Amino acid sequence: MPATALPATSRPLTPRALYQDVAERLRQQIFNRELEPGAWIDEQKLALEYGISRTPLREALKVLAVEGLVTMKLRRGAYVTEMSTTDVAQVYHLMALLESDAAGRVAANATDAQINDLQALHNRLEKQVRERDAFFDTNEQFHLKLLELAGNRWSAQIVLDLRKVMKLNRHLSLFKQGRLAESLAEHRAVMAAIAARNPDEAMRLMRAHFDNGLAAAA
Amino acid sequence: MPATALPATSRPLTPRALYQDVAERLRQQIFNRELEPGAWIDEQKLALEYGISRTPLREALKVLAVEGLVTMKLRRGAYVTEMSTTDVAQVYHLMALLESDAAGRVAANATDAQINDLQALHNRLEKQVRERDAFFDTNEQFHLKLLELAGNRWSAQIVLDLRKVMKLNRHLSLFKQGRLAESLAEHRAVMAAIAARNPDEAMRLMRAHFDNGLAAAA
DNA sequence: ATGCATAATTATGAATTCAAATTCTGACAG
DNA sequence: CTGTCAGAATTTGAATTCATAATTATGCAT
Repeated sequence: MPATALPATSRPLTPRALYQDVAERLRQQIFNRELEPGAWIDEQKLALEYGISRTPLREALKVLAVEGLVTMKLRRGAYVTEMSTTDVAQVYHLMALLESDAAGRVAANATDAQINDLQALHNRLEKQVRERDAFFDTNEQFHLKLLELAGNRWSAQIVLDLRKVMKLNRHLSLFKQGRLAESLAEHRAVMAAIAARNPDEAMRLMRAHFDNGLAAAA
Repeated sequence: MPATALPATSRPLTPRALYQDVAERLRQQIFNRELEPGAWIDEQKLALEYGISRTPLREALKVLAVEGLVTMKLRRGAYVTEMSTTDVAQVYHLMALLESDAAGRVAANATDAQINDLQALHNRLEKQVRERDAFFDTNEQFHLKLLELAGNRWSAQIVLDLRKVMKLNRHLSLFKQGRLAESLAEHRAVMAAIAARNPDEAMRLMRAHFDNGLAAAA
């Protein structure tokens, strides 16, 4: 039976390790507040709920611990991390630093085609001021795209992690009434500076964007 | 080497979780080139060598994977991460960004006592130009102290991780002949700017310090 | 009742066992 | 000689079992 024989390099039955899927599922539960900050994570219950053993769950918890989403206490298990207002301010500051740097680099080095991609994302954002969830989603895509175009994978990974941690925080500034429109205006300015190939201005405006976000969150 | 051999009579029987000790031991083996970049990590052999089961070892490997020191391949195990020259440049850039920001903040906000602490570390550095290992160690302490004084624990943690990853790289710029003296001179300038409470200058000099380090490493 | 000591229960941490996939070996056909 | 295919050995991934620390519950004396 010659049976078609896919190349040996074809993708495995399980595209990724179980502990990674579990980690992602845990993140979503945390973001959705099904697991609240400060809450104890019951390993047995969750393993049962997920239909898996405790082993991959525990591995996933260790991953989230390094990311900062959960905190491990010795002989006491895992707890969803609680972000203090100090933490929020510190993370905002970091994101401002990293993303303004990225904005500057994109303004200086990106190809026209890349900037067009970014512009397309921004244009979509312009049309979504009324739909909060869609706006939120596209906003995130824009920022991640910017990081990608900046071309520093370490930086991109860090911002990705920081954005995850930020979602722990209930009062995300974007949820504030009226902040959405302001945020959009700031975005527009940043985008314009990038399109105009003005790195200094792009950096300055991106930093201001985050400073305003922090002010609205506090 | 600093296996933190607390006396057995000291408080907790297990000061920290086994997987964390194993993670630290793994890091040291990687830094010491006992596990070389690109090399496959034999779980069974290492577990036997450490006198533990594979379970805590695997948990430790996942931690190092998130830190970036090892790379997990599905159904193929863990490999010590190989840093490309691009990676080195990107990480340098990030450290320059984060540490120059820290230098600026310390210059602006630290207390006199804190700046004295920093100065003390720098003074020790001045006396250690001839002993490369000691210099290297004190240098690291100085940078970590600076981060601590800057007061952003997220930033400090990130730089800590980045510094770990940097140790994967064989040709650390500080090892270059003559670079030690240059590095010290740059340190001296940064320290002076901080002591003079000049944030802008401190930031500029710290950035230059890293740019020079990158140039020497390339 | 209250406080303390001690036993029972529960949950975590680690080892062991089991399943499944990859690699290795070698024979055999072309 | 080369390449492919079958089967054995090895190794990862996950479940299960075991040990121990922590928590709760219980009992006894004051």
